[in-house]
Amino acid sequence: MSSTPQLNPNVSVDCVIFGFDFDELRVLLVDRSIPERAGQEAIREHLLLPGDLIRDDENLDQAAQRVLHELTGLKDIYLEQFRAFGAPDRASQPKDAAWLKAIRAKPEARVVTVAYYSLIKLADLSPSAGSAFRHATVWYPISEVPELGFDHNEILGAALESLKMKLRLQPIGFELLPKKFTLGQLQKLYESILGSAMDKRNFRRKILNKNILIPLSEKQKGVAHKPAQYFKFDKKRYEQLKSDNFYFEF
Amino acid sequence: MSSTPQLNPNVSVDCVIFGFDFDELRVLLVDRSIPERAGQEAIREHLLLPGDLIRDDENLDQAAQRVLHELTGLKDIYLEQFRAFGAPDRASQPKDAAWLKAIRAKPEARVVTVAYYSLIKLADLSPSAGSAFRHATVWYPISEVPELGFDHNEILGAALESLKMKLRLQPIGFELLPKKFTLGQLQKLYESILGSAMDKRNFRRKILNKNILIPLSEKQKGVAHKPAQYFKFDKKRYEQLKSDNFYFEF
DNA sequence: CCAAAAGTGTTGAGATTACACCCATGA
DNA sequence: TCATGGGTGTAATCTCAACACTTTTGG
Repeated sequence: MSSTPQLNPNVSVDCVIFGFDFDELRVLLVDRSIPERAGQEAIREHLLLPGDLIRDDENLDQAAQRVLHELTGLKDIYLEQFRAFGAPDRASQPKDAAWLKAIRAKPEARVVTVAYYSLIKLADLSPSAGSAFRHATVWYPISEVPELGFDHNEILGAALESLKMKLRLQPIGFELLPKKFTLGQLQKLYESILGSAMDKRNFRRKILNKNILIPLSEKQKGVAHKPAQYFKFDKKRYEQLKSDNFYFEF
Repeated sequence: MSSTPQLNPNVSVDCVIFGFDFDELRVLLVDRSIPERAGQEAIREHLLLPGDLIRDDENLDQAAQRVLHELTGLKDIYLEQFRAFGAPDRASQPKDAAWLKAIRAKPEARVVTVAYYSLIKLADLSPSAGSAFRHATVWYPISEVPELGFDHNEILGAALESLKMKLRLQPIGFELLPKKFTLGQLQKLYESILGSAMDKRNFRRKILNKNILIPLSEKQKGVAHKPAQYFKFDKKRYEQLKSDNFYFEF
């Protein structure tokens, strides 16, 4: 778990996990503060994206899965690689350098990081937060993310851009969304990622005309308004359209 | 030039340079065969994308520019990073392993590569081929690319997908195209990358309505048909549209 | 009965497709 | 004069944006 002999000193992965609770978009951060020890000063409030060095026996996707699991408890999440970051001075801030010195076998090594993002439904996870998440993880609204270590603010910004782009071109779903959802919830998801309000009727028409949603017989319960129809994605139809070189252009 | 002390053993860059001569799409490959020497067998027909290890004092973009220049003579090309490749067995083929042994200080090191692509106008370069290009470089029609070393066929395929995607969403131009061109040439570019024929009148209307092309007073000369108007891109207008979060959706 | 979100159609504007002929040039 | 690609318009269809009211439920 800590430093294994197989860690590659020069390549890491970082994961930008967006969480959506049908209200606002958040991102999962890990507080990797280091307590005072052996005469070394403590390193406080060292907020980072979940990430770490890769191992030489795993590929990049596997590394991202492993690291995410180790640091947050999240498992078998669909992760999309979007870019590598490799400025030579990525870790030149004193606080970052001290942190590396405390946890890395070769703290001076130049590290190139390969970044991934994902989007998960917060509501799915909050109930089991105690078991699923380490206590050092925090969900921050993306508009309130503080200063992070290394170049992680830059990575976060780039991830958000990639997510927007993906949302425009593909119905985010199978990999990224819960199994069932209402059209209102789906619309809120689009609105909070793209950052703009949409017309309800036009949104419904547009998304339904793509024929990739299947209405379920189930309806919402316990809401103080007309209960909404649940839908799920039609994975087969989606794959078919995708292989026909079809773009969605939302 | 050969092996400097600053080369990072674990991270490389590879460049997929597409060339378009207004006829078909080609890709620039480098023959990195190694002649027989000191009892070692020669390594023949080792065709690769231009690529090499990065140095610890440069960022990824700089590394891509440097490596491309060293291997092909191409300089100051716009390069777009599109993905990292890091399968642990990327270099497990005997031929690839032998090649690494011949040229690398640490031939066994696991290497993650960050891949870039670009598109340039072949016609611009062919005349000066002797000076601009090393003799070991070859332009292959993408439909006829042979087996390459490492995972370079996979990288090439992924680069083509990214290029298609970019072409649909943005008017490839400022960075990727020559200064002046005719609409017929531009249409051929779109057709050969996207792989489908388009209607001439509709293509013109669509691209002209975006208001990102400026007609030049200059016309084609020496062609055995009505000479075509030359155009150039309106960079200012394009940047403005881009900053307004505008997508082109071709 | 009130609040809150679900659900539903129409119209006008603009974009997209399909389609055919004449023009300017070099050989 | 012929071959080659350049250049042009229109009609039919489709897509998109704007817009307001009724319904169902829980409290």
